[in-house]
Order: sequence, then C-alpha cells, then structure tokens
Amino acid sequence: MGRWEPGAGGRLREAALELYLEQGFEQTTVAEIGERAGVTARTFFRYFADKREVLFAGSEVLQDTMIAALEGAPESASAMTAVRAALDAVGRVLTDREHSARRQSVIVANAELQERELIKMASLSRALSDGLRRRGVSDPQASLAAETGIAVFRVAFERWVTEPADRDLAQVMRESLDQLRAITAG
Amino acid sequence: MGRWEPGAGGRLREAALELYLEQGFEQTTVAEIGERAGVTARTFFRYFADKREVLFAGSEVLQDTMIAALEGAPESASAMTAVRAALDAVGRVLTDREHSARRQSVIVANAELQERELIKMASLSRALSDGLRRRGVSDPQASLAAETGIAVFRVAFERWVTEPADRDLAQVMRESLDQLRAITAG
DNA sequence: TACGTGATGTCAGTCGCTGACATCAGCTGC
DNA sequence: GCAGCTGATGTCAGCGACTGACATCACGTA
Repeated sequence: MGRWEPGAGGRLREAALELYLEQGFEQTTVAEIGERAGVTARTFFRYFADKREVLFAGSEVLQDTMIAALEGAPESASAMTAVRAALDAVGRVLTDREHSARRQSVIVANAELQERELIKMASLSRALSDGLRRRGVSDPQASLAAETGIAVFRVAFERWVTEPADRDLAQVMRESLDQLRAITAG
Repeated sequence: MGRWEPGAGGRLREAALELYLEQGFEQTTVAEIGERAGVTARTFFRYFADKREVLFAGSEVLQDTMIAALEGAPESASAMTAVRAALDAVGRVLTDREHSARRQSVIVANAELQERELIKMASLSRALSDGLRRRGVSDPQASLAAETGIAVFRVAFERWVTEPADRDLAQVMRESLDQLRAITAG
C-alpha cells in the first residue's frame, strides 16, 4: 500500500460520473471532481488525458476483450460467427445495467461526449476489422462485418439501457443480430 | 457595405486552413488566425463556435443540399434511388478537389478534428434517414439506407482526394455504390 | 442632424491542461 | 538501522480556448 488512500483512479471515475449526473458535464470543473475524490486537479490529469476521457476509461478493456474473443473463435468460423463471439464476450463484460444507463444518460446530454463516444466506436470497429483480416477475411468483407458488429452493439446497448431490465445485454445483441439478418435477407 | 473589409468569415476560414496546414492544428492559436484574417480572436468566436468548427462551416450547406435533392427525387423512387440523388447533389457541390484534399489532410492529422468530423457525418446520416422517413420509408430500411449512403460518401471522398484527379466526386460515388451493390448481392 | 444599428475591439475573468519542481512514505541495499 | 531510490502526489506558474460586458464607430434613417 502507498501512503495515500489507494484507488485514486476509481474514485475519480465515480466522482466524475456522480457530478456529471448531478450538475451536468459542462458545469462540472475538474477541480470539483478532484475534491470529491480527495486529490487535486493535477492528479486527475495524471490518470485521464482530459475531462471527457474519465467516462471512457473502460473502453480499452472492452476492446481487448472483443479482440481476445475474436481470436479465440475457431479458425473455421465465418467472419460473422467470429464477430458474434466478440459480441458475446462484450455481453459478459457489460453486466452492470444501472451503471451503463447512468453513464449513457450523461453522454447523450452532451455533444462533446458524443464526439468522444463516436471515435471510441470507430476505434472498436477498426480493431474488429483488423482482427478479422488477421483471421484471413479479405478487405471489403472484414470492414463490413466489423461495421455491422458495432452497429448491432450500439443498437442493442441502447435498447438494453432503455427497456425494462428483463434481459441481459448478450441476449439483446443476439436478438438484434437476428433481426438484422432478417432485414438483409429480405 | 460595412465599415470593415467585408467577408471576415471567409477570410477566417482561409487563414485557419492555411495555418493548420503550415504548422498544425494544435500549434495554431486562434489569435494567429485572427491576425492573418485582420480581426481579433474575439471576432473569430463570433463567427465560429470553436477552433475546430471553422473547418466544418460548409457542412450545413452540404446537409441542406442533400436533403433538398432527396426531397426532389420522384415520389415513386426507391430509398436507395433517392439516396443516390442526394449523393449526386453532393457531387455537384464538392468540386474543388484541391481544397478538399488540403482540408482532409488537416483532419486526418488530428484526433480532435476527426471527432468533429465523425459527429458531422452522424448528423448527415440522421438527416438522411429523417428525410427518407418523410418519404414514407419505414424505420430499419431508412436508417440502413442512410448509413449506407454516408458510408459510400466517405469511401468515395477518400478515394477522390487520394487518387489521381481524373474523375469527379460524383463519378467515384456512383462507382463505389455499384461496388457495394456487388458485394452485398453476393 | 441626431439617433439607432450592427460588426468589431477591449478587457477581465474562468477553466482546461501542461511542465517543472518539491514532498514524502515505503522499499532496497548495505 | 540508515541512506538513498522510487513513485504517487501536491504546488505553482503559465498558456490558450472561450465568454460576458461594455465601448466604439461608420453607416443608414427619421
């Protein structure tokens, strides 16, 4: 253990989400976040690149999880089957619906945060298509499968945090993927 | 005519693009842009909401052009035919390849600008799908057609500014759309 | 000719973000 | 046990984006 209360990063994440919910993203200063977490603003910027990034700290883990699942899929599996495995893995990581819903409500209320979310999604998509290409999927198919996978994730995530909480994210994603299949087949 | 040299907004746009090209987006201060345009930084912020927006000032015109073309398409036209008409209209607006290429090179060099571009594209997509729904296209088809149209625009735009300048944007977009059709048909 | 108007300048201030340096508890080697 | 190293944090000064309030001033108009 260090000299200070450990887990400053986690405390900063919680404090930021709370304050963004209570008074809005723009109205919250980094100094306030630090104060609530028991550190200074300077320490905040040692953990997070900027004021938005504190809401997206989990995105690297998410991406690594997706790619690991993609690479763990059987070699014989098709592109979309591998993408489905990646989405299933995401469903196993994102289980705290309350937290996801709160975080999402902050993001949809602020344009800057939506910008950051869009670039994170683009990064996920690129990681997926890169992974598919490593599996031998050729170029237009790899990009299309990746974009489709991310689109399904976004739609399903939106439903999951909005609708009554009777299903988990993995289920909603599978259902959304099936619906997409039905549409494109028609 | 006013007291001052008219066209401050246009001068600011030119000055900003020049400076972003010469020394990079981050290294350029708003005061420098104003100086080159013959105004103060305060005036810059009266024309543009922030330092990035000066590169995206034309996006409203682009969106209005697309929507006008969409609504001008014959009532009997299918969703993708209407989208094609919208893309053709975009091709008629974006004719200065040199300018587009310069602007794009600035954007791809900076993450903040890519974020802004992503949200502009999302806005275009939403406007397109809204327009399609007003034409009576129902919901999953409208969104899919809109996303497809924007995807084609992005891919074709990238090709257009990158490849040797022997075709105009409209041609490249039509070609990209045909290629997509071939892929999805298979 | 006085007055209103609109684009601009000026000024002060807040806040995001950074670099440089100081601090200090614990670990490590002796 | 002591000296020194290390790493997380604090402190401080500073830059630059952005904003609100108010002043200015050429032009059009009554």
